[in-house]
Amino acid sequence: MVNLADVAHRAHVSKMTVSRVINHPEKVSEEVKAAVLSAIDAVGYQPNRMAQALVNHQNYVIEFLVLEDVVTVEPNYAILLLQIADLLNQRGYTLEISTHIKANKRIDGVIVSGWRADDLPALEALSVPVVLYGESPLDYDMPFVDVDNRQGTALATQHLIRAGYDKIIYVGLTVDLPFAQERERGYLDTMAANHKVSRVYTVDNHSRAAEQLIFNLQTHLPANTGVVCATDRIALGVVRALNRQNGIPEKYGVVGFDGVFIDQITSPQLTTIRQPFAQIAHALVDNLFVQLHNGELGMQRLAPDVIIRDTTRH
Amino acid sequence: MVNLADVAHRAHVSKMTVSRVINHPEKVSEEVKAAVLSAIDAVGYQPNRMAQALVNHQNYVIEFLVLEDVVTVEPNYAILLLQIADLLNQRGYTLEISTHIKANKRIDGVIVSGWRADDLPALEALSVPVVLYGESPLDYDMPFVDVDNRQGTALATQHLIRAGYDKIIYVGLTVDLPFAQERERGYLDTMAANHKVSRVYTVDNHSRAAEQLIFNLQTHLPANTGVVCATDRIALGVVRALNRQNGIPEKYGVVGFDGVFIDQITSPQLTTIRQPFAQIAHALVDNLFVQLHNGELGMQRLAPDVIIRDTTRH
DNA sequence: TTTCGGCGTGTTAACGGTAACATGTTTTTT
DNA sequence: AAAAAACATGTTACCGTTAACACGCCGAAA
Repeated sequence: MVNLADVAHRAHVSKMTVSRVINHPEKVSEEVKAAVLSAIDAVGYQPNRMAQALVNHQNYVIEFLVLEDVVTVEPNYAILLLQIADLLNQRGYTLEISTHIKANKRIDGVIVSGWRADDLPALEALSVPVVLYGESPLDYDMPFVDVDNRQGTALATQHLIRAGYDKIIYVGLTVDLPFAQERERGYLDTMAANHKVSRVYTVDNHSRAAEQLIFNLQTHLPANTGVVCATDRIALGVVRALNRQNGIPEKYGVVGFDGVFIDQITSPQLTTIRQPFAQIAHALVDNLFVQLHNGELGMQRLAPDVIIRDTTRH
Repeated sequence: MVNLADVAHRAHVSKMTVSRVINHPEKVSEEVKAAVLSAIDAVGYQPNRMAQALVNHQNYVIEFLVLEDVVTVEPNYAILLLQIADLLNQRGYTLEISTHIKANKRIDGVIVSGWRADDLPALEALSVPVVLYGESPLDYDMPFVDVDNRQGTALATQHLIRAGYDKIIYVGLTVDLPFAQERERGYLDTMAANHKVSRVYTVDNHSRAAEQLIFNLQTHLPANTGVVCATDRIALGVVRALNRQNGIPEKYGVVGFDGVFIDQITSPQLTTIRQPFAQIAHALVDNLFVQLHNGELGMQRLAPDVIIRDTTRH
């Protein structure tokens, strides 16, 4: 591998000048700069990150902490991971994936997903910048990035209203996490704003649980009912329960939430609120780098997309 | 962060002795070794990987190359990624995720998934060890790790035979990749060994395509037919098509292949051949490290598990 | 008793890069 | 025209670790 000295030799300057061309180009005269740049190009020089790390007291490693059980990990992590890794690589950083919080690691920052409330104290105590993926509770002011959950269910509810469904119910999650509360909120607010009566049920995040719920409920579900679901998993179960009578989308409308993978494999294809993963990945990485440069960037809620497919009338 | 000098000072020895205790313990006297170890423990010393990298001319970075389109990435990547990353971390390595082949990167090895035949020349030309995830074609002798695809469909076919299904068909993939050929082979060989007439259909790897195929085929599918599917996606479509008549598992049996995620969200729950991802991750990492130590380790085919659930009789 | 070999430990230099300072040259100021 | 300031480039030392070599000590061989 070529190093600074090789470039320096070829350009007839010292190592330091080459280093300056890269890091403080304004301090080098135009002619020398041009010569050095062409030498860099000619020999294909790439800085050695390890040497930089050593002298700069940095690690160029960002940790992605997955605190959820690996087995239950949602497929969307793969997409998020790939995007984040790519963005970090572009900035000369490397990704380290870990499944438990540990202080004193040689890392420069942490991106956390799948955390629960009781993980937050330990995360706050870390000596490096941290960004959460997912809305943090009000009593912690840790920076986070999330889809705008409230807006998401609001859009879902509005879509069902516009599509002419009469009664609209919400199937939410039994877990008491901020994002779940926000999603419920988006439904409730929209219903109130439209002077409609809201009705909330909750289930565990499994398609079978949702299927069972709807099965038990079916006598209470008149034709022309819309169902806003807190997740695609729930929506999948709801679709299965309602589709037995072939009532979708004419008799019943169903909208999911997340828009990764599950929505692709349902039949009929699921109308859903899609998380903008590319933007989320960008925001997570940007947020971390702003913190690394001593800035501050609090919470970021990103607008979701409505993907209208075949479980609702258009 | 504490460094060698801190430990050395505390143990009243030189930095070199501490380094030796870590890397060549047999060259240090027992008493000094004990003193150094307790000093290391007391100050919580962890070696600086960057400094080691610099002096050892290594990078301590392994690249995970995802050559498949990010959007179509299967959920199982998440699991595999997490496992691989954890294993690498344990060995002091970091994972770098990338989506395109590029020479001259500062990495020590590459794990590749989602490759196509025309990627292989470029991979072979890399100057660092490479392991493929997924069976490689015969004309390349690159090391690979994969589930034993042939054994997988053999087990699926045997299970259907034992469960008493009479006619057994195979729904395979239109793509002409080694793993797909192997899966077909496992079915064909088992049928031949049991003196049964085999019947192979192929579709694209989409549940809707499979659903359509079975729908078109239904007059040719007598009661008591078993279906071996090349993937869980296909199996999902087959189940949807056959379950309309509530014929599963009594009238029809269905077995999938992959056992990640999709099988969890089907109803009824899918009988499937599960890839042993934990072992695959281990094998991929081990294979790479054997190569890094100048060893050689060719192809590794790992035994799959049969997960019997509700789309077949037991 | 002197010499040699081995053992345990310390010293030096190097990996590739950068900050801080030193030096030499040009430009500005008075 | 001399002094000061600004600019461009080079020199030195250091980040944390390790290989290679140097050194001193002890026991075995002569």
